[in-house]
This record gives sequence, structure tokens and C-alpha cells, in this order.
Amino acid sequence: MTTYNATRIEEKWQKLWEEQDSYRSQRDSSKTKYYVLEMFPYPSGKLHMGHMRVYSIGDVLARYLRMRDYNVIHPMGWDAFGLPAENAAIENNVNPAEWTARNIEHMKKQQNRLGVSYDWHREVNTSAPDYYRWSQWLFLLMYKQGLAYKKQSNVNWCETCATVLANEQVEKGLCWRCSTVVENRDLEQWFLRITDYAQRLLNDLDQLPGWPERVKLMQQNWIGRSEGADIAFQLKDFPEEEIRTFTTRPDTLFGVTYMVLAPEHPLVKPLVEGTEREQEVMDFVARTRQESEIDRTSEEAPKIGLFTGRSAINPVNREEVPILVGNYVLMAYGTGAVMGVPAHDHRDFEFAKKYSLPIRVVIQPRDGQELSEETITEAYVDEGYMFNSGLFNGTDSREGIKKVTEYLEARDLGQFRGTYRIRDWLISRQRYWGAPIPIIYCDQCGTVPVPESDLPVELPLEVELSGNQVPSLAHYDDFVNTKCPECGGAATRETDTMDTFICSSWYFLRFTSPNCDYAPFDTDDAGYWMPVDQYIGGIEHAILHLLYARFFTKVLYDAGMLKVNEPFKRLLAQGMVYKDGAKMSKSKGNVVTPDEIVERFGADTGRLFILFASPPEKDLDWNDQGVEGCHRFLRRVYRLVAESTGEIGVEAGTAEKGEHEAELQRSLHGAIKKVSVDIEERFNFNTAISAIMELVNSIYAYRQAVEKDNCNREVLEETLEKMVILLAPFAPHLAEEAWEMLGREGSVHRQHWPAYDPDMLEVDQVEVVIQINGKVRGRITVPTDCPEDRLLEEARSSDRIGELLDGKEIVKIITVPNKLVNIVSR
RNA sequence: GCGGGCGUGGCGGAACUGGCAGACGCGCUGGACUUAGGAUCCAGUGGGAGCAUUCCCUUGGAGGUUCAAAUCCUCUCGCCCGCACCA
Repeated sequence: MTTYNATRIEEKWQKLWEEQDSYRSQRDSSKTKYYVLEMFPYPSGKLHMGHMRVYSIGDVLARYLRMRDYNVIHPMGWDAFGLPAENAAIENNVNPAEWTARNIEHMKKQQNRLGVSYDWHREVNTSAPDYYRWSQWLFLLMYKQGLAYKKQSNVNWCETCATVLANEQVEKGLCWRCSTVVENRDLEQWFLRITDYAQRLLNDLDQLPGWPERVKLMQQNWIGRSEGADIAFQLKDFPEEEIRTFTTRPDTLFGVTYMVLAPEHPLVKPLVEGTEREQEVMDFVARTRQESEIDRTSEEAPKIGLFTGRSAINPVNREEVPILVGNYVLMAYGTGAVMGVPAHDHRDFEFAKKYSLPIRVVIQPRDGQELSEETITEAYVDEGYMFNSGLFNGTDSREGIKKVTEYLEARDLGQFRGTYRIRDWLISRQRYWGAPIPIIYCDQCGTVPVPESDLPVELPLEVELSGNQVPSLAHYDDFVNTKCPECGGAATRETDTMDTFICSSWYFLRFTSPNCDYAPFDTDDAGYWMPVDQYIGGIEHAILHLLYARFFTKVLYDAGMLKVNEPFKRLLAQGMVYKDGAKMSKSKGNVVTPDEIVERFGADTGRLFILFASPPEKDLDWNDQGVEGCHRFLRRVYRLVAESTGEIGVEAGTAEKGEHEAELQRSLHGAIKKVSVDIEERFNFNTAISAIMELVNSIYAYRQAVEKDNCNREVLEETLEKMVILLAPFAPHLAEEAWEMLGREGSVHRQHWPAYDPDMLEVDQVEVVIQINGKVRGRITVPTDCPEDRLLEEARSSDRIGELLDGKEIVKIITVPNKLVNIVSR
């Protein structure tokens, strides 16, 4: 008898699947479609365990659902633009396109070696002109709709990457890619108006019950809506001007003792112009603007304010309050102006103390203590009743928010408003290896979009990259110099490329019609395949990619190109892969690669372990001995099939169906039920696999229990066959081989998923636990659905229970059918 | 500070709506087969007491609800993640 040789088996079947084009997907309106998608990778050059995990999860689903007769689409592609290609190109003196192509080729081989069932006819590469052509097209669509715009602003700059970053790409003040401290620069840059979609991006999270709660919360926090009011303060010396301020606490309006403007606020200059304070204030403004966001917004940073010499008028009580400029006020949030209510806001309190500004209590707590300017030691930010607030005195503060706003609204001095933390998406990148922004600047005509018919604006590939200069399109005169599409005169191209997150914001649509040459995607194809039914990927994209992709989908929905307005129906955020309690990294020397696992044990073993070790959404600790255990299990399966086919083929199989057979069938149908539920409803692949292990153990036990050569051929054969089918999504190569060994026709992956027979799960005898006062005191075996009185009788007749109940009064009896009897006695 | 999550054997992890805690796997112990085993097979394996039938304890900790709690409630400790001068 041969033993399990993973390499031989895996190579054999991978070759056959490729030859037979087994995983091609086509539209078929007679079947229910199912779109399984794993986040496509950046082609860094080699797969790591995180990749192996996400692909293993996706592939189990894809294979399972095919067997459940869904029309499954399971595509794969490459998020191929990005900085590492440029860096590698400089280091190795190769062209980024070549470097990327080589990596893709290698990684694709690795993926195939894992036995993942991709439809490679749908492969996309975001750096290919026939892809980025449509990324550019989508940019132009947004441009035409006013969603893409260019503006001068203070942006995040990463010196190491030599480019700007979107807010989402700054983590705790550091670059998300290289952890360099992000600086501030004033640059003219392209933005997408994602803030226009903030409310819908927030609201529609409710339509996503299949998303993890924590991801939805992260997005919710990121969008950061706050409710409040916009309030206008008139300027004392310029009665026609006003300062608009946003507050979440209009109920504290009577407590305003000063106003603070952001240094960038457009009114700062006119307020001080020509006054003695001009110099001082404008110097401060210039200094503050140079500070990095992290310095300026960190909690430790001192709050600095400067008096402008001007005053504003409180709309409710006509009081004059001084106007200051403060470093802690951000232009990008709300209106860039804050009303200072020191008694009821921590920051304002601190600020007022520092600059000896008056503090006025206007909310009193309900617990009886009375706050006053003299006694207050910290801001009181909780609810209470209004005080010192004219006609609102005594009003509940929560009520006051509404009443004060209504009062202002009636007088045209303010209105209800929600404001958002999220800011527009900065998409310009000062780098070479990206999709060029399709814009031309003409001295005569201004900013001119490249006509659709001229797309793609191709990236020049004949480039010289060197370590001395940052790779940028601005260095290539042939690229930069062009003709204006409108007047035909000399013009220059935009030299920034797009953020790569643009390319990944719509790739799942391109998969539905990867060769479409008249649009980014065919609306019928997208109509059939979209939405992605199950999306799988790392939690690190909870905000970035997932928010951007939702935004794009909504824009395309509004443009009438999509029928869905959410791209991903269900989302699985898979956990990370660790080893020895730490993230795998070269420096820690704890790296295990998919390649070495495939080589040593085979892809089936690696897949099985990675799915068995932990539920998919939890972090996983890699354990070499655990891998061996999974390999051992697959060997056991192989040996079982190999041995049993011998028995099946020869003289075995004469035995009648008896209790052993019934038990084996119970195991089988129990396993079918559990594996089906675990895959489909719970994504608990670890318990699905353990159910298959139990089934295999039962088959061994059966063979041991019956005399050799005296097993029931029919039952054993059926059990083996179904066991192999259950195993197929997890260990696709071994299952295929075993299927062949069992003498079955065709591919195991084309079989219908077995249904379990509830009758087979029935047992005629059950063990019932007898509890006395909630403690297990015995067990009895009785016929199924045994009535309570009979149960009691049986229980009492057992020596022990009888003894324990002797002389006791029975207070109560609780029966759980076929499970337990609890006798409460005294 | 705000928001969220997680604490179960030596380890990874099971336990659907409260109903036998510890499935499955790893590791460990003993045995079988072997020249040998780090191969394979069989048996055992939460802790403690006892020759034993058996008993007691055990899901981070303390209370509570209940006939019955890993599961529900209150408090508390520890770890992890996200956001954070957002007005």
C-alpha cells in the first residue's frame, strides 16, 4: 500500500484543474450567484501566512458553495501600483513595471500551489493601462460631477515617502506605511468630496448586518458625526460681518466669555489688519501653521491664544466677548471658530484659567450643589438645569439644546447642524508608479480634463530611476508637455498620480467584466454579480479601503451604473497570524512561509491547520506541532481510504446492517449537519474540521468493532464517500485523490453537497443525567422521549439515587427531555 | 478620557436558545509492534482526596438571579484594539 504523498497528489490535481479550466465562472441566470472575494494583494514578491489564511478561508467558501449549486465567482488580481515597486526598482535597477510583473508571476504560482480555486480568466492588474484607463475615467466622472476638485491646503506630508497622505493614511501622526512623523505642507492638491457622502456612509452601515460590529463602529467613529448648532456672532467693529461657530452645547450659550478662531481662519487677517496687534498675531499664525498636526493636536501641547483686540457680540444676551486666535482650534473641523464656555468645557476651562478669562456658570448640577465662578475647580460638563440664562433659566440642559437652537433659528441667528470629523480624501501623490491624474493645464483654458477618448494617459515606461531623485512624472518632459485638448495650444499635464486606494476602490467591479473595453465594467455583468456576497480581509482595512470602496460604489450608484449602493454584503475581518505570541517578522526570526509548509507537508496540511487552529476572525498562533497533527490526520484519511477500498473491492461487505452500522450512520449524518452549519452559518471552520476528525475516528472505530472482512460494504462505502466530500473544501487535493481511489467518476468538487437525514440521527436509547439539587448524581439509559414519571421511577430504582433521596422530601422536579432530570429535595 | 472586544486544562480551542464544562487537536503518561523510533496503533490525561464504590473543587476575582450559570445581572481586576484638544 502506498502512503500519502502530498506533493505527488497536489501536482497531479493542480495540473488537471488547470487543463480542465475547472473554476471558470460565467453568468447563468438559472442559478443563484455567489461572489466570494478575498482582498487582492499588493504584489510584494512573496506570499506570507496572512495571505495563506485569507485565501484558505475564501477557498473553503467558494468550494463549498459550488457544491451547494451556487454559481460562484471567485476572482483574484493585483493591487499593483505603489511605492515599494519604485523603491525596489531603484535598489535593483529594474523598471517598476518589470519588477511588478515578475512578482505577480511568482505569487500567482504560489497561490496555485495552495490549490485555491480562482477563475484566472478574470485576473486584473491595476497597473495595466487597460485597468488604470478606467481608474482615470472614474476620476473624470467625479470631476464632472464636482466630486473631484483641486485646492490649496495644509496637507500631510511624509518626507520618507516624499509624498502627501490622506487623513486616513496617518496613524497617530505617523505615516501608515513607514511610520515617519507626518509634516504639514501647504500644497495645491486634488481631493475627492467624500464628505458629501458622509451621512450616507454613516446611515447605510445599518444596512450591513453581515459586517462585524467593530468595523462598523470604527467607520462610525471615523465619520464622526456630532449634533449641535451653528451660531452666528456679530462682530462689534464690523457690524456687517459675523463669526459662525459650531457647538454641540447651545444650552451653554449664555456662558460664553470669549471666542477663539483657528489661525487659518479667513477673518483673522482682516480683524488685526492695520492694528498694533497685527504683527504679533500674524507671526503667531505663521508659526502655528508650520507645526505638524501631531505637535499641534497632541494633548500635551500647550494651548496658546492671542487677543486680536476685537470683540464679538453674543446673540442671546448682546454681551461683548473678546476674540482670540488659538492654536488648538482646527480650521478643518466645524467652522474653525469656537465659542469659549470655560465653566462647561474642559479645554475652555484650562484656556480661561491660563489667560484669566472670566468663567460663568450657566448649568447647575441636579445633585443640590451650587457652582459659582469662585468655587468651581473644573469644568462641569454633565447635564443639569440652565442658570444665568435669561428666559431659559431652570430649563433642563438637554431640553435647552433644542430650545436655544429653536430660539436662534427663529431669529435667523443660527440653526441645527450635524458636523463630521471626516475630511475630503486627498488623492494626489507626488510619485511615479501610479495612475496619472488625467488633467491638463493650459494657459488659455485653465484646468482641462483629458477627453475620454484620449484615455488612458499612459505612464511612460522608459524611465530612468535613480536613488538621487524622487521618482516623479515631473521629470519627464515628453510626458509633461502636451497640447490643450480645447484650444490645441501648448499645455502641461498634471504630474501627480492617484492614491493607489483609488485603484482598489473599484476592482471588485472590474472582476465582473475584466475585458470590458467601453466602460470600467459592463452594467449587466455587474448587475448580475454584484454585490460581493462575502468579502474577506484584514482588519487593517477597516477604515481605509472599506470606506473608500463604499464611497465609490455610492457614486456609481448615483451615476446609474450600479444597482447596489453597498459593495460588500458580508464582511469577514480575519485575525492576524502570530508565532510564539508575536507577529511574524524577520527580525524576530519567527517567520514560517507558505512555501516551506507546502514543501514539507503539502498545501492541504497547511490549509487545514490554518483553518483548524482558530476561528477565522480571531488571531492565530502558529504552532509547528499543530501542523504535524493536521498532517497526521490527512495521512489517517489516506490510509483509511486506501485500506478500505481494498476491503470494499474484495470479499468484504456481507454483514447485515446492525447496531454498529446504525452508529456509523449516525456519526456520518451528525457530521454532515455540523460541517454544513459550521461553514455556512457560523464560519467556524475549526469546529467543522473537528467534526470531520470525529467522523474519521468513528470509521476507524467501526472497522475495529466489526470483524475484519465482515463490515457492511454499502454503509462503509457511503460513509467514506460522504466523508471525502465533506473534506473537499478544506483539503481539495487529497479529497480529489481519495475520490478517485474510491472509484468514483468525475471531480469530487463537482459533487452535490450531501444532505443529512434527520431519521439517521435518531437514537432509540438516550442517557439521561440525574441531578439532585443541581448536582449530577447519576445517569440512566432510557428509551428516547421517555416520560417524566418513568424517568423518576428509573432514577429511584438505581441504588445511589434511592439512597440519596431516602427520607427526603421532594420539592420540585425539572425535566429536560432526553437530557436531564433535576430533583430538588429537602 | 471616549468607544469596542477578550479572560475556560500544560497549549490552541469546544460548549446552538442557561441544562453532563473541557469536543477536536497539540503536548504529556503507559502499553503494543519494532534492530530502532521523533513512524504507526491502542489506552489514559482539569486539580485534589481515597485501595475503591465515590467525594470535594474548578471557566480572571467578588457578589447576585435561578431547580440549574462559562453563558444572564452588578461590582472589580487584567490584557488587546480603535479614536482622541473634533468645540
